[in-house]
Amino acid sequence: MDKLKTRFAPSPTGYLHVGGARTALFNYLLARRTGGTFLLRIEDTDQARHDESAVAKIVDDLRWLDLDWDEGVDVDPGGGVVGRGPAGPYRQSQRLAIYQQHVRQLLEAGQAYYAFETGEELDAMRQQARARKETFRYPRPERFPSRADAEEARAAGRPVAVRLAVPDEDVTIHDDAFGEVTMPATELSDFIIQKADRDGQGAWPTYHLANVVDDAMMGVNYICRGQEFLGQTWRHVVLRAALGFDEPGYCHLPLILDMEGRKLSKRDGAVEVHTFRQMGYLPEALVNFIALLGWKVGDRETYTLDELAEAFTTDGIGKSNAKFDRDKLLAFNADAVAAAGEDRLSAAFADYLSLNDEAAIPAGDEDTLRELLRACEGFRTFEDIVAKCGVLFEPDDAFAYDAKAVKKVLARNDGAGFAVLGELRDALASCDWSAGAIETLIREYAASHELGMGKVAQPLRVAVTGTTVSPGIGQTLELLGRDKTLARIDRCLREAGHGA
RNA sequence: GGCCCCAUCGUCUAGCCUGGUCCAGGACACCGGCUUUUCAAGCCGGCGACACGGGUUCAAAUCCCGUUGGGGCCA
Repeated sequence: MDKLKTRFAPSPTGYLHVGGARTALFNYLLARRTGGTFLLRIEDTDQARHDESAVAKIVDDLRWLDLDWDEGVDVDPGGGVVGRGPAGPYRQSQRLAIYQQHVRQLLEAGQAYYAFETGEELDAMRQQARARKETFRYPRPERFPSRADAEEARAAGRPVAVRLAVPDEDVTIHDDAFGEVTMPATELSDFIIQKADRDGQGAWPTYHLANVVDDAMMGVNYICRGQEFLGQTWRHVVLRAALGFDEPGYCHLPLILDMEGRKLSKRDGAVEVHTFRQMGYLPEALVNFIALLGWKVGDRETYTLDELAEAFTTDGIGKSNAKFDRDKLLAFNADAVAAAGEDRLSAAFADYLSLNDEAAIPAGDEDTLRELLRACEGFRTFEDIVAKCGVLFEPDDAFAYDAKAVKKVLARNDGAGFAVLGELRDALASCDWSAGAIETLIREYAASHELGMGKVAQPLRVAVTGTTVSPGIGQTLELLGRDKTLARIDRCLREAGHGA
């Protein structure tokens, strides 16, 4: 297989989106699989939507996913954005002169021409085309305006854009996912490659021109991106031909939709990689899940990143759009958690806690983190651990008692639960403090009183956590420590038991 | 509106290219049960789909045409 040079070329508008993450992943896999190169470029030619802080965010999320790139934009330890590699700069805003030069070349060759319409005029033309039930096609002038004409128009306050003279031929795209897709010549139009210079700072290229020029100059020979670009690819094919660039391979990916079949939006839940990180997901679960959105081989579902890099080919890419099912992602995360070793989990857990400092659990205490991990075996996200064990780290007199739990477990049957608490308190005050010893103590107590474990463990659990849910009772108490356990039992007897 | 693309369980999909082995397989979700110190996890079982209509063929989820539906681009 040929070595592929692929790229991920996001616009810096915010955090990395799961759709973008999948595009990045597939490009990464293609490069790894073929022993090629993966490049990161920032496409910031849309000044209006530009968010400078987004570059670092995207880099950070890509790193978290473990999708490393060989060349392109990066962030140095000090937080500055830098470029790495021989084909820089890797930010389009720093390459304007390059685009202008290519536009000039096309202009001189008669393959592009100046156009002076305003936005309003163009809108009117589009509306007319629509009224005729036709695709809008820009009416190419018989004779292309000269440079002098352009100057004159500029002086008269008209916008001066540059359009490509598109050959009157059908364009067929050879796509590795969708096959041959032909755009009829009658649907093609002379499109803008350089926008009007609005502020005298120099003319900016359109997305199409910058994208095509960069891919060619950076040696990208395989383009894998979302299907929303398929309908635009003819522009790139035509532009490349005009510029004399080689044809790259193409592979468009089916879209990722929300559960309603609409474009994935923030409205219906998390869509950003960073959000999942913050919600306690593992990157390998996200990677595994996202890989399966539009790609699959046989019935296999579980892959590590390395396994994906080995197994990934464009043959497995489907054509129909996929819905982003968070329930399934959750299940994948649970599997990834079960498969991860404790070292991996404790590091990831610490990362999670550092992003959630309101969680009460100290991120720095690795021994405690490991104990929590063990105590909560079977958890699905780190959020589960906080929900289950967070109360153990709160002040003994601050957490709330759930009224229903108190009633059901402690007060019922004339306060049988309180009675158990009172008897166990003293035994607990003097036994060995380990999960095993505590559990043995409780088990023996239960047996000697002919009670089920539930009748003993639950009152204790409610007394020390205020709820009916926590890790195994022995582990819960061990984690808490003897002093806090006794303090909480006392508080419970004093406060909650008051009315019993 | 024009053009392009897509169409298997609620969801992700396998199968489709090379028609019969498919009264359609897996996973998630859901429902029921087991596991009784809770929750999560785990184990066992269940429900559940070839969008519709025409062809082609001895035979179609698989090939062809149309319809409908969905998505994308033009914006």
